Amino acid sequence: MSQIFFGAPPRPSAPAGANVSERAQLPPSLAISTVIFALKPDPLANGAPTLWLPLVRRIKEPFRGQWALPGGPLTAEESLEDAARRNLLETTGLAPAYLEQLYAFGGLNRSSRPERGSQRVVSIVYWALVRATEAQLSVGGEGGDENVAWHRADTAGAGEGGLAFDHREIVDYALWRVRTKIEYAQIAYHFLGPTFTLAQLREVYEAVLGRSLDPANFRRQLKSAPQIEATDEFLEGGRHRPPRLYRYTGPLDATPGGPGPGSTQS
Amino acid sequence: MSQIFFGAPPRPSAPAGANVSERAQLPPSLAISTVIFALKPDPLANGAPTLWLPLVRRIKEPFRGQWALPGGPLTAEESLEDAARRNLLETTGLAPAYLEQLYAFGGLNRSSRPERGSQRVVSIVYWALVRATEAQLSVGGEGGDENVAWHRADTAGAGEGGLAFDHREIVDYALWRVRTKIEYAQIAYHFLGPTFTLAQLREVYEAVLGRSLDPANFRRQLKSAPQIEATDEFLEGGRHRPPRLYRYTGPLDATPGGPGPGSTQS
DNA sequence: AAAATAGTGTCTGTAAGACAATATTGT
DNA sequence: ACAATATTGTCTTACAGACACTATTTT
Repeated sequence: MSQIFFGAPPRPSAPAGANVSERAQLPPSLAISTVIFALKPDPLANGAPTLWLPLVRRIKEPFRGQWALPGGPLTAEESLEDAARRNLLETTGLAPAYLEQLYAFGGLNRSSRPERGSQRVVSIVYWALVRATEAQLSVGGEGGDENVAWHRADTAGAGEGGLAFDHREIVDYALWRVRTKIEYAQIAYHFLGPTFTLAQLREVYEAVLGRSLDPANFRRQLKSAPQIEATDEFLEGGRHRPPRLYRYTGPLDATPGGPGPGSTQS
Repeated sequence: MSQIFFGAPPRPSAPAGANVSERAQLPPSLAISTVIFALKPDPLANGAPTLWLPLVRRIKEPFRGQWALPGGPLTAEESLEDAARRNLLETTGLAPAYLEQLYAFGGLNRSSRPERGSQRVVSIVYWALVRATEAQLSVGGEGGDENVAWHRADTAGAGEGGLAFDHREIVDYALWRVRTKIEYAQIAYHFLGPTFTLAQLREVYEAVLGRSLDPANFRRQLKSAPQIEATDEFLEGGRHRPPRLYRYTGPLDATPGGPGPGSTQS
């Protein structure tokens, strides 16, 4: 919550060229990065699911050895979103169902260790949601690349000198975005399979929002939504009364290709 | 907390997909554009205020002679927001109190008249709010540049072959953004001076939202907000009972310079 | 039977919208 | 006095949140 002024807005008072360091005068280059969220059971949270994301260990300076968001340069013949998808697939093997632009980061001091003569990079960052099942298959398993690993979204990099570049700030912003967006848009279903129990759906909301929700009120709200459809099936194998399985039949807010970021519910 | 589930705001339809032509293999270049909104009395709307924005007539191909958003290239030594501010000042003389990143547009077919060998451009678009008083002084007056002029935001370019590039789509998205954001963030005050009557504030909401609001209920809602403070003054000179002037004392959701949870609910 | 989770019913406080009623000014 | 706007009050409805209560399964 940045809150500000009324009469006199604080402005970054730097007219162009005011404080010119000697840096390459090359035009800024463009890169794409992606914050990929999945819900995974967290041993530290008593087995309750929390938000995780895959990170890539840097093998070059700057920030060599530290963890960074997957990403890469934008090539000449692909759209921003295609570039995000391609980088995602190449570095993590994931093909998310939900992908949306997050923000364009272009500050002058994005690398807190600016290298002499290094070119300035503007990063257009996307965020994505994947199911835990997909997440398991692609990264971190036996055959996985040890330079790609899942981390808890809220604590990644802590105790290891932080994440590379300004990626901690980016992840925090993406967390804020998924938490606020889940309250008004249909994105929770991207974490789940085609059918689910109301308890599972509630678990998604609780994990993302970070607070517990009243099961009775949660159920009542969903029942008032015509897009939630009860199936004839029940989830067997539990330790107690088997819960009914539901299906989401509404529009899935899939991958807002461009400006209407997202979610619409017709 | 408000309703969790359904009820997302309507969004503009998604943009068209890409259509690759053979184009130069140069890396995409970066540009900044800005959608600047001001409320101006509209003769076509019976004198009621509507949203207007300054546009620049293109003097070069492509789209020569058509109207476009003010903007320009990003130089090596300025942040994205600084570049938006600078371009704004140079082309329109405006220094907006509110400035926020809108979206990064990077589709392959952004110029619907792709020139052979032209370099692909990724535009990072900002949107801004200015007061009508500022707006009057800088553009379109006697000494104004005739290649810069105010247009109604919702109809600009209609009947003139449309706006240049994909700028109509961009303006529509910016319109959607200001209309949805005014409902939960304190941005209306950026259209007004330090004091205002409740009728003036209501007029702002009505103009942006495009519907009329009940004066009594509007007043009651604002009175429940501690950030609205009554002054001892009244607006004299009206034709009837003089209304009291109020002041907004709360945080002004201004210029989320970076990504941070820059805007908040109230 | 007990435990545990699934699922229903009810009450309360808050807030929005419709709209009647009163207040205060200029003409 | 009258017109026009400002300002207050009242009623209704919707809904979120708290929470008691019932239902159905496993152990």
